[in-house]
Amino acid sequence: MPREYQFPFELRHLVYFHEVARHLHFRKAAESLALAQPALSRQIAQLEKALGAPLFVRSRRRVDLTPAGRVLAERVEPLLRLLNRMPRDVRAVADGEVGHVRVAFTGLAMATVLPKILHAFHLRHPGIRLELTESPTSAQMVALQSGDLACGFFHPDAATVGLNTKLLLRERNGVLLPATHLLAKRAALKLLDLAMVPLVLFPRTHNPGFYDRILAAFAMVGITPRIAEEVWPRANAVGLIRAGLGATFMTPSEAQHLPPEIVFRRLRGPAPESRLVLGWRQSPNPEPALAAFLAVALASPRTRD
Amino acid sequence: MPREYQFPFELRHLVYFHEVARHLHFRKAAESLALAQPALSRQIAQLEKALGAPLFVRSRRRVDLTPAGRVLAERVEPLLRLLNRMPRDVRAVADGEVGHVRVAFTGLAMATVLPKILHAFHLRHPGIRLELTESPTSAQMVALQSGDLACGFFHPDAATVGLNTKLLLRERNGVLLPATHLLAKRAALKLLDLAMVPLVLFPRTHNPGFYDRILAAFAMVGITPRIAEEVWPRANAVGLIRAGLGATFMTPSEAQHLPPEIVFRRLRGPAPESRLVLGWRQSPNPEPALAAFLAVALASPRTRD
DNA sequence: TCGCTGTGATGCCTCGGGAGTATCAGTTCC
DNA sequence: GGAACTGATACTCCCGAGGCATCACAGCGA
Repeated sequence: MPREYQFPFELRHLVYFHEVARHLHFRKAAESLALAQPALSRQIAQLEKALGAPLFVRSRRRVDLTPAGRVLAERVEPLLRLLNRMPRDVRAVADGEVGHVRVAFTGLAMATVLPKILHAFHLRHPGIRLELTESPTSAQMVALQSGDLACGFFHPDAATVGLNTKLLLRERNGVLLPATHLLAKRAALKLLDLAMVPLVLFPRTHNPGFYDRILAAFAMVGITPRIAEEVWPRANAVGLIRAGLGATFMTPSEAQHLPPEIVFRRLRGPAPESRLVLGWRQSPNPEPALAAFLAVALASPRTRD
Repeated sequence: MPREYQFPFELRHLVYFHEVARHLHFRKAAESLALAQPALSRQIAQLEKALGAPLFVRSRRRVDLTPAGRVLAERVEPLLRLLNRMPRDVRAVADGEVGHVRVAFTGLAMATVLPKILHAFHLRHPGIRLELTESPTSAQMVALQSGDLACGFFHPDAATVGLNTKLLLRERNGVLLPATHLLAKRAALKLLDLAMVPLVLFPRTHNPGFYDRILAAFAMVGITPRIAEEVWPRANAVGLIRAGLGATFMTPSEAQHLPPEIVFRRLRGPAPESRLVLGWRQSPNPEPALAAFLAVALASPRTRD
């Protein structure tokens, strides 16, 4: 593969040219460049030779740009401005002042820790853009492994090899019912009460660990639940319950701000437990922007139940 | 005035960086740059030091960009493309392949030589943009002297010091009359016939020489014309004649495509003569685009009367 | 386990070329 | 016509980019 770019001049030539074009005066330009005038003259001559076109009209007493020189000046000006910003911008990325981080989350995270973290993070790092996507646990695993994702808030029931994780909270699930349901009259329920109630769950593939633990909890009390629908994101289950399709599990945090036709009931005795972890890829060279996000996310006070 | 730009790196560094970023392999990049690998390593190290941030992660067996490196790569890529085009574009301007020329003209030019010249010119030099403005002779003089104008088609009755001029055509003026006018019945007129006819001329300041020669022509036959209106551009005189305001002088070329209410009559004997010249500033370094325009304009076959 | 191969980094040397000083050559102005 | 400018040229010096040889280290295979 041959080299892609080759230039008959150097940055120096452009800077010198720009300075002469600004002053239209070799000596003054040389002085402002802290350079001897002959050196400047020679560099400009080199540039003209390299471009194959005269850039200045030297009439002993006056220097003027040629049309070619004017075109070059117009192009060089923005170029130098871009180059001028470059070191600062690169440094800013290296120092983690700007950048962007892809973050995935589940509904539980958004209902609990995530808003506080986002608030604190944007205060501390206004230059870092977050790319937030609600995504099921299993998809987060894949994306984290492949590097598509920098970090994720998910349920820790999947394989987390090669990942750092930190448990953020654990919450017992309660039950969401239509307010008109018979069971809605009770203040608290037991799993056994749900034996004949159609359940709205989520596709098993999206979080097999949690799914299986729900079934295990039922098995512990000797029943096999009837699963009516599977929906994702889980917040959509609310709509189905409202339509009278059955009941679903949800943590108290997620069950805030329910429509009046739906009620939340605690579970006594065995109950599925939701755990929320923050996970990110182990790396010897963490991206500065990710490091900044993790620092804030891990420092935020835990929301416990 | 201090220097405006200073860079801690050279173009070379960016090209080398771009090549390493492309290959993610120092040896291959060095080879493609026709460079020894140590030299490349050192230049990259210099760039990293200059920017104050590592750009590559070197893990013995694999080279990867850091986030800062990725940002730099994104910025360097378009920059190098711009730089790559620059020499060609500057050359094109210097060679007169592209550019732009400000050209002024009077109504007579547009009625005669200009359309042909423009057609031939755009065929020959599609890259050169012309900026065409109808402008009175006196204004063209000022603009040519100040450099605001590259060349102009005008009437040569003004001072043309410092200008090159070339006579393009001379035409005797005839008379434009309302078709209902008494004089319109004759096939040809004499100046003397116009003694009592109100005339539509143009502001004297716009072309004092021609204006005075019209008056001189009248003086030769012993009359002082009555000047009713002065209007510019002269083509607008047609509207005034049509409204019955009087008569005006015009060359046969300009008097094409008249509305039916207006007639053109030749003048016998003494008559004002319009001359059209092409003028441009004398310069030891003619703009290539202007030179190209002049070459076409001067080569075009003269329209004689 | 011990080379073998292939990676990028380091040390040392060479030489091209950028920069400085002195000077020239031509304008412009008094 | 000379004084005071301008930018270009001649010569020299020396910094640093680049080459060569080598090092240090990571995989890989026998």
